[in-house]
Amino acid sequence: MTLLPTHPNFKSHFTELLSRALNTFSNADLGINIEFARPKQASHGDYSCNLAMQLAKPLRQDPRTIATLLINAMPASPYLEKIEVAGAGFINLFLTISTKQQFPRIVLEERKEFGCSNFGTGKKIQVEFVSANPTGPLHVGHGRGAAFGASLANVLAATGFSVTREYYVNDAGRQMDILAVSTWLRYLELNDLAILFPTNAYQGEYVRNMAELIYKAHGNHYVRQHDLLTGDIASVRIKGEEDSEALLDQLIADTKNLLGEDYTYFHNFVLTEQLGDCRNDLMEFGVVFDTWFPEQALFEDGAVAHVIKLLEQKDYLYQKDGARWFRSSDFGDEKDRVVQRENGQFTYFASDIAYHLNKFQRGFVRIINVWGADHHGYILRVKGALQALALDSSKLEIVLVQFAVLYRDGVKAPMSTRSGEFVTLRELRQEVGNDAARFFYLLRKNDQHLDFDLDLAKSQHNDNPVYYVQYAHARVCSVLEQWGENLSILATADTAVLTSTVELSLLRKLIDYPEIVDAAARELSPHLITFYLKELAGEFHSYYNSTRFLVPEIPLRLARLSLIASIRQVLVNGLTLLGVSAPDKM
RNA sequence: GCCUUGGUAGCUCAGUGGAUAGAGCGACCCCCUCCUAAGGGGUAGGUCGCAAGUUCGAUUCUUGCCCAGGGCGCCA
Repeated sequence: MTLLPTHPNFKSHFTELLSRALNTFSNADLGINIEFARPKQASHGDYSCNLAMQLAKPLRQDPRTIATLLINAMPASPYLEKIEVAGAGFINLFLTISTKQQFPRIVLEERKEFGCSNFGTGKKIQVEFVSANPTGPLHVGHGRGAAFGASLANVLAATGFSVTREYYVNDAGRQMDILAVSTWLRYLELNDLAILFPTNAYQGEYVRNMAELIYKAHGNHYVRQHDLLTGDIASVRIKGEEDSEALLDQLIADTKNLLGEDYTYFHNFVLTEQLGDCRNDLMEFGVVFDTWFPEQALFEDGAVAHVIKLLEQKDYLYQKDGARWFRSSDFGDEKDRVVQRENGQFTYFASDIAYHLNKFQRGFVRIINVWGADHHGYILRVKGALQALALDSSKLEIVLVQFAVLYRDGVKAPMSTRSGEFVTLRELRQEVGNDAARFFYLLRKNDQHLDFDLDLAKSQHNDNPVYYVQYAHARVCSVLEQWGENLSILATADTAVLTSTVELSLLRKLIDYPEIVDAAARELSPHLITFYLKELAGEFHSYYNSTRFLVPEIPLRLARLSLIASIRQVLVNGLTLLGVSAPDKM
């Protein structure tokens, strides 16, 4: 038996063998990718390759003949029991049983490292996600971005990338001004001043709470009397003002004038308050960032002005209707986009360009933005701006996450930001728990709409997938505790007695895990981990019911315990990537 | 109208250029003297939206059509 020093990468190993076989063909260089699949059916082997069928046409030969030639030309592998030609010309590879039986040991030796790889070769990569405006509590849509981004970053880190997790803080724009003004208006209310409160200002209860904090700390210090905001003129302005957004802009300008220096206090107060709340919320959710990148910095250090100047010099900007436009239609966008408004203010797009230039300057090899699906119209303009700056826009990968819709008692939960009527992430976490929330968010592909079933997430039944997986872990813990001996001897257990169908299937499942992590990283699809864990837990539960572990025969007992201990390790590793806990008892 | 994502079992959804298309739930029938029944086993259930094309081979890729969700601002 060949003792495996560590977990071999079977796919690359076999690719190497087959490509050497292929090279013995005189006309071998056909640019065909050698790929291995894992057949669904055990009788089709552990790995399957369709190379011969792909070669059939260019070589003008029968695929089964080519397959036979390839097999004969393949160097021997210590891992292989046999190689077969099957079906229309598949090359099916069968691992030796002893190779498979070494996996419990490998898992127990590598522990947390099992499933990790050096696929990323330490390349600097950035994952930017959530990046919600700090203008109110995070809602369940942000929660999905948070769960997805955090797990994606974990997966990329596990596969050898040097990952920076970043949150871009929109602390400079108009929305922050609206929040500051909204808070000031609520503050005036607390001082018994009759004022207008525009319908498109922030309506949420948290705005009143902030106003109250300021009122308690500073009394009427920030009260300003002005007929712009009270009495007849205010109502006239509301009635007469058709464009409510323009009214808000005016209100912001008025407030800045009235408060002068004190406006900064309001702005900073609401920013600090909301950002702190957001940070806590995410931290409790198990989502942490390496960098919180403030938009304000891009204005303060002149990066925005600089990038606008660059684009200007390259003739990608022009004036129209008093505003300044970027020629994004030159890059496939359906129309040009404003970078500087008529009132002189830069749009978010302007600072976004500066921000992305900054990302490139920081030397990331790959830049991944996780955006809500509603931003998909932004992709072309941002990439266009990068191209205009002569940067390689393919370094920027944008992953869109669709919205999540909550269902309670089979009925859609209301979701309207404008009215302030929405379920916050914090409420969701309190209702279903962090684990269920993290797991449920990754129950669907990112580009799929997610129906989040609150009742299911809360239920403690076998149909709740998060409990199903965690329960498998708890069951292993329980068995090992009853066994009560030192776990370290399991790594050296003789597993040659693991030969039943379910045991072989479980061994194969262990072998799958690193390939699943690898695929999740390549495809930026952490949900693959979720599906894998459900399957692994399912096979384990089946094993548990069919087979007794604590049997009298010691070698058999140790072998089975070794297997379930390694399953436990893989469950822990996978759950860790998802940010879900693995409780010992349930 | 344009962009985008979907349409796979009664429901919710995986999956894949290949071999007999999978899982969970629901339905029906079983399994605790036994390591946690928050579990397991079994039965039934399919024109992979429709049509053409590419291919040795298409549920998968292309195009068209039908249906559904989402997005299309000098908002972010």
